[in-house]
Amino acid sequence: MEKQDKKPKRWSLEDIRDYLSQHDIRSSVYRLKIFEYLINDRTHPTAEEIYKHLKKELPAISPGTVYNTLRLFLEKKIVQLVNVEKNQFRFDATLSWHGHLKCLGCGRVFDLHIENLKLSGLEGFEIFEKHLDLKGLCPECLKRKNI
Amino acid sequence: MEKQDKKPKRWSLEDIRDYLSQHDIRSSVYRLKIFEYLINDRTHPTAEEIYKHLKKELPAISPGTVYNTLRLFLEKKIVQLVNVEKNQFRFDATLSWHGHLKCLGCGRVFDLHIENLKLSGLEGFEIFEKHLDLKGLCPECLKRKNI
DNA sequence: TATAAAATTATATTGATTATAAAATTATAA
DNA sequence: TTATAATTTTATAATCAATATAATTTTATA
Repeated sequence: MEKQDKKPKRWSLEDIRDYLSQHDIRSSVYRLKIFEYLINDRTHPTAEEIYKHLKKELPAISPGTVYNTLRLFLEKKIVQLVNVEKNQFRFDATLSWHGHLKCLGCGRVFDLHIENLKLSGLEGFEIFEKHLDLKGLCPECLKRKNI
Repeated sequence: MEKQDKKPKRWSLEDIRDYLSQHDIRSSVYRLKIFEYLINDRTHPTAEEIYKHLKKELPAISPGTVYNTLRLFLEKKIVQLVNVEKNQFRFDATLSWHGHLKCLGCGRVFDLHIENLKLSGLEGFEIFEKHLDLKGLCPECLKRKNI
């Protein structure tokens, strides 16, 4: 799991506005807030989870906006899909190469640091995307299970 | 990509009948044929592709049977899901640890040999499943593209 | 301020998968 | 072999996340 204690940078709305602009995405309150949630909370949420989270603060938001925005972010390549779920999309605004582990107990998705990966037989192939996804139980759920 | 020239064993229907039986699965013509297609053809098909393939030989088969059977095979852990597709399940009857590459040109899914994978930060976690999935272009599609 | 362009909403649609109930098949015991 | 129960298969309906569409609202800019 990625170390959390080295205090990840928190993005301000201004940071995000600049970042979206650099990627040819016009800003709006919803777009800023959706990206802010993805980049600062890092829970790898589904579209539905983002919608529910933002609805508290912005009650007028509609699910369509969340879906549209996420699709736009994917097209512009500022978010990536997390494949731990079969029936739902999960999103990650961190683009560096890392893996994911979904805890089947609590449902949380953890980031994984990949120290080394060596594949063979890929000569002549061109690679665009790599996904490493695990399923298992986190230490807390394991402890809870064994009480 | 996995070497194909070392002639993978082809499973007979009797082999499969035994294998299903060992895993507490009663055999039927459909179950045998579905597993046979998965294990001998190794194209990592979707349920729909399996249905279309078998319908030629067994015209009475219904899609429900394919879905039911695949769900049963998953439960009994004799097939695994391939995560290269977001909207459709793909299935693999080869259970050894290997990755997959989906060619975005021709749609084929290739097996990958993983020489080495080292993750850190997983102390205290219990892992049940690992998936490594790439997207890219195969040599043939790259060549075709550059003509 | 007017006009065009873009974003958002509400709603309907899609499509793979799952659920359900009836019918067909298979297994087992008398 | 026959009767009965259990399982498998089929046909059909339901589910539900995601997408498409068209109307409305907001934003940009001349």
